[in-house]
Amino acid sequence: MIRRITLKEIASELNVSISTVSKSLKDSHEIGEETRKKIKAFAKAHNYRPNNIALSLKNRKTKTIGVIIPEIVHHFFSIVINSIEKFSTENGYNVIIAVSNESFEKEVLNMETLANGHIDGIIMSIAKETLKKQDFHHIKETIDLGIPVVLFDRVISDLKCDKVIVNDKQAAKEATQTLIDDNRKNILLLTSEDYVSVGNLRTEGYLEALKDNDIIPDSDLIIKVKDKKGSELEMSHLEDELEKVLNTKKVDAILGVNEIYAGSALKVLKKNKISVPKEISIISFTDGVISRYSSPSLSTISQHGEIMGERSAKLLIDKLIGMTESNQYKTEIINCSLIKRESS
Amino acid sequence: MIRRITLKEIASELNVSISTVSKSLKDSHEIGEETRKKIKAFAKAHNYRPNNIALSLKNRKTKTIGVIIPEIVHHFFSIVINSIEKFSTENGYNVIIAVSNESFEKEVLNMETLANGHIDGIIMSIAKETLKKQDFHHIKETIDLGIPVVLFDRVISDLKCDKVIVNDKQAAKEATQTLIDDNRKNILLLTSEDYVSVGNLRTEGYLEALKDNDIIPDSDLIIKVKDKKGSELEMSHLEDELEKVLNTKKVDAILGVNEIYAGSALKVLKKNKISVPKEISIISFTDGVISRYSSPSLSTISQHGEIMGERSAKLLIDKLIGMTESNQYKTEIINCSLIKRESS
DNA sequence: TAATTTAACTATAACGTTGTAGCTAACAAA
DNA sequence: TTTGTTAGCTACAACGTTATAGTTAAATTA
Repeated sequence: MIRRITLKEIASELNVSISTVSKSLKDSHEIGEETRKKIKAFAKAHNYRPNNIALSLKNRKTKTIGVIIPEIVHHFFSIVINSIEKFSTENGYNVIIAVSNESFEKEVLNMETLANGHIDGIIMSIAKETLKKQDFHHIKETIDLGIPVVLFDRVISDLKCDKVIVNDKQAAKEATQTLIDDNRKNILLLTSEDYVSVGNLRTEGYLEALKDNDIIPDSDLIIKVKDKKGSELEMSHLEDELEKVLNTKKVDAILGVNEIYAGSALKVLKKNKISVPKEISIISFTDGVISRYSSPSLSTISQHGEIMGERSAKLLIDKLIGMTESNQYKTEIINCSLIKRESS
Repeated sequence: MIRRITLKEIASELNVSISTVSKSLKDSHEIGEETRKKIKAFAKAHNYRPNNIALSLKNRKTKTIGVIIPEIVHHFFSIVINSIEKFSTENGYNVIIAVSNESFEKEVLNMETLANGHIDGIIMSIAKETLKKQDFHHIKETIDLGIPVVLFDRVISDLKCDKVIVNDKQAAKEATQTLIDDNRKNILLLTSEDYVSVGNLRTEGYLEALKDNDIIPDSDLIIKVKDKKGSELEMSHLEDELEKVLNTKKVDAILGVNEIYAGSALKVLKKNKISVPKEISIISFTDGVISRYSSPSLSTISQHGEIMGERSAKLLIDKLIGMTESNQYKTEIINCSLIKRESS
């Protein structure tokens, strides 16, 4: 085991001062060429690397970004993380991951730890429980501490930070319109509970499309999937509700606000021997692996997680390096796009 | 914007020395009770938090673990990360993520950055390209630097570090046996190229099972899927090869070394109107979301990513806190289990 | 020759902590 | 009175770095 060599050690080995070593390695012209060369050669031979922690302490910068997401085992979020990681690394930043598990308490804890620790800024998507509680003090406090925050996807509007969102409402509206154009008038909506901003916007878009086409919305055709700890329970609730509706109402299309809902719906339809897309067509949000590998494969609305991640990282890094004013906040809107597959 | 208050500032506000403040906050009995109380109250009122970077510098510990994985948008790896994150957080460690993207160069770079930076230890799964090259100097160097490393899943044996693996060979053997017991004798194997240790072990298990049952392996029934940048290409290669075999050979079962291979195979079978599991039954490794939402749902061998992540984190943290000898290395083997679903 | 400039280096402080050693006044013991 | 002890505090060094402000000795200028 070889401990990393320090400037001090190099200095004492070569009988010069620490400053001389530091300056030589930075190629300062204050130091004579001969000495500089000698020191650089010695440092290279001993594989000198500056201690980043010491640098962090000195510069009050850690070159690290904290990311808080509700879940990591989730196609959309893992795409976003991947993209944040990629962009950040390319720009000399590390990425620390924290997972809130959709819990308010955990999110607050994560925030505390990060804000206290080795990060320069935070990128986050808010936990469901936090959205439900409408308690954002932890985010406000972090911002007050001078730590820039970027929110993505699940966002709330009145915080002083940059935001990256998707045009959820418009996309849901267009998807619904696509279904209507295909002569499907009895469109069932699988959505989340009201407090999830994203689900809410998508519901709005759905309703607007109906209105534009003079279709009176039927509340029985809107299933709000109950949030349960553990997705198994959640899905069985969805399946029960859906079967109930299918037995009592005419349904010729389904719009799901995410692919898990749509995938589960597909299972129910299959079980009931309803053909897709002949009898019922399906469009869902989240262009993940379920959509691609189910059969029929699902038409989806892609939220372009890669772009989201990159934009979020860019907004944050621009602020960190002082490229953008620290008291001006942008909201970037990313356009979804409909990917047509077999289910519609 | 309120900058975080430091010991120095508290000291000068209250006209005491920095030491007094530090000791008071640690409830040292060297300091009189009155002073202590006053200082603690003041610190609390100003929401004092110790600067973790300064502590890291002083203690030569960052309380952060680095994780290097080949891919993040991947069910198995995201499960492992989730579990590492969970266990680490519970034990007071943060997690930094780096993604190698299966590239040797990126892995070396990641390793350099992490080893140089804010981490106490590393958990990693080796990139395919690295396995192919058989160049592990970066891992050795990191270990030589006194940074403990834990390898999981994709492991190589002759490194001085802890390892967590799955009994791949045994699991593949058992899965194959299950298929044979079901009277399937013409089992096609979808595996990766030879240098991927995991795929290799699974292939061995498959071959052993055949041997035990006096079935002569047919090399035409072993498809080694070519690694291509971008999974689209990879899958089209798989699909072409598979169709070729189906047209020329009798096949009554398929064993896939991961669920993407199995999922793609299922698509091909469907396209060719071959019924699953009646004509061909399928078992695959990796118990992910594809297996669950495909139809028929796929029987899979779960590698228990959660347990893997937890064990890896535990091994590392035990070493970091000095619970286990730093020069003794364990290899933990996790038993896979077969989850029976509709495809077999 | 004396004054000034320059080259080549060194010393010091600071980033925020903590642990060890040191200091002072008050009190107790001899 | 002298010595010793203790309570309650402070000073200092160190972790590894860098920027600023010195300090020399040699070279240049007047």
